[in-house]
Amino acid sequence: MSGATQDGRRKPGRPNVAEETDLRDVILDQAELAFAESGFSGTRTRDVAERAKVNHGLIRYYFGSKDALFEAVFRRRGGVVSSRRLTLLESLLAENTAPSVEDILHAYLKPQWDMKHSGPAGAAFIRLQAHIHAETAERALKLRSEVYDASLKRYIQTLSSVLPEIPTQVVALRMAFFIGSYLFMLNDLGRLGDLTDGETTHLEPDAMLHHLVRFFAAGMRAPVA
Amino acid sequence: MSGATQDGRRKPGRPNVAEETDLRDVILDQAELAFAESGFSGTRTRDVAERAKVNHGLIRYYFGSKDALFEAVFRRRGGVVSSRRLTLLESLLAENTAPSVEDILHAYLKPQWDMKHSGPAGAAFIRLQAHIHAETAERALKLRSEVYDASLKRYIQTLSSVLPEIPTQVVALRMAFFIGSYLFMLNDLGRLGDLTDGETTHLEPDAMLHHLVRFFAAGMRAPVA
DNA sequence: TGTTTTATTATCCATTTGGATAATTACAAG
DNA sequence: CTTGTAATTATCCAAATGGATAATAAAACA
Repeated sequence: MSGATQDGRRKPGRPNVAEETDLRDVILDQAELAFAESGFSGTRTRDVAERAKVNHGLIRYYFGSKDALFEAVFRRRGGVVSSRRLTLLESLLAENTAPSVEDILHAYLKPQWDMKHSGPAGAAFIRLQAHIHAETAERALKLRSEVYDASLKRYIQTLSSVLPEIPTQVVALRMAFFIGSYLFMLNDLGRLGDLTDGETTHLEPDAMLHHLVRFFAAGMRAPVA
Repeated sequence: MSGATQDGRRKPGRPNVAEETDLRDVILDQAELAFAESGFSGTRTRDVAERAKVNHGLIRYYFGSKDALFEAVFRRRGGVVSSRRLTLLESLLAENTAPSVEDILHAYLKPQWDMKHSGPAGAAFIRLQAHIHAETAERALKLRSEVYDASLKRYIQTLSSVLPEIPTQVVALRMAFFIGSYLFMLNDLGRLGDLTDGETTHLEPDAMLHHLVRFFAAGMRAPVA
């Protein structure tokens, strides 16, 4: 790091061209971890700055405010997840006009699943979503809808078409059950294997994914009384 | 209110015997609402005091700290829910040694369901739980287990006995799916009816409960591959 | 080469926050 | 009647917090 003084601190002023890392991204990464651990209000911008090893004024320079920082964090990955979801669904439909419920749910989960297992930042993003999911603040709700509603709608349509006996309203409701569940699950897997009194057989990540899919596919197909 | 001065403020000093309301409970009620809205770190003890119309020092007097206040809030209702759950399960088993999966899940949900519809404070408690469910802080996890693990274990055993083909480990996992989902659902019902492009048929609370039960009962019964 | 822009740290500031202590008043006990 | 105890408000305090401004240095541009 060419811009660093002997004690690891950067000098003020424009960094050397040789400076390789983009601090804006470093801040986003660290903010993601921090928000995931502590939620929005539990996170202090100063902590983020410290983790990212930048002056805390730099956050304001790049993002303007703590609120804006959070949005940036959320949109960055949310956008990726949402568009990958759509892509997977389209390619599924290209192969087969009536895919199975299992395939559809699997496609929905896969992007976040992969992200979760792609490293600490990806895993953090899921925890972050669980937090935002528990929030009632208008800001949070708008953000969620904005990022996810489009792909969710598409999934509901598709499911509805392969489950003609189930009213679309009910499919939508069940999809909401599904989402609530997978967010919380991905969030605290492992911390709840020990409720059976038996030996804690460790579940492979992939096995878990299939458990989820099988369980919710059965629920989706349940006759509506 | 005999202890109040003309502007509605109480005097310092021990209140009149005639003072009817127990301020400790008023604080708990208001804290519950505040924590539900804003989560733990988003809530300021001063806000709680203001809502309860007491001096904010009184919170410390009764509870000692913000942490302790939160625990008190959680235990108060958590204890009720947990024990009502156990009671319902026992009476179910008294009637019939092999109740249906639907009955078991219904019994699990009923206490919180009733609480939710018992007034704003009850509804707040569910939101509060959704928050705590999203937290990873050791404190929160311990509290959750402490209050809920006993009844949860009992439900898992019972379900396992009426679903002999499903390994207990899997029942436990599915129960976790179920819990994640219902917390979230109860939390923001109504804010997600509008994803179907159709007219927003409003769901009766009871209809919702049955949707949940039917859906998850089907999931519980899904063959394990 | 000189000047403007850009990215970065340094410093400062007002407000909020949780908590501590002191003052006050009603009731209880002797 | 006096002394103590319990419940309540008033005030105070230090630390944390988000944000604003100033200083600085490299790069880009003229």
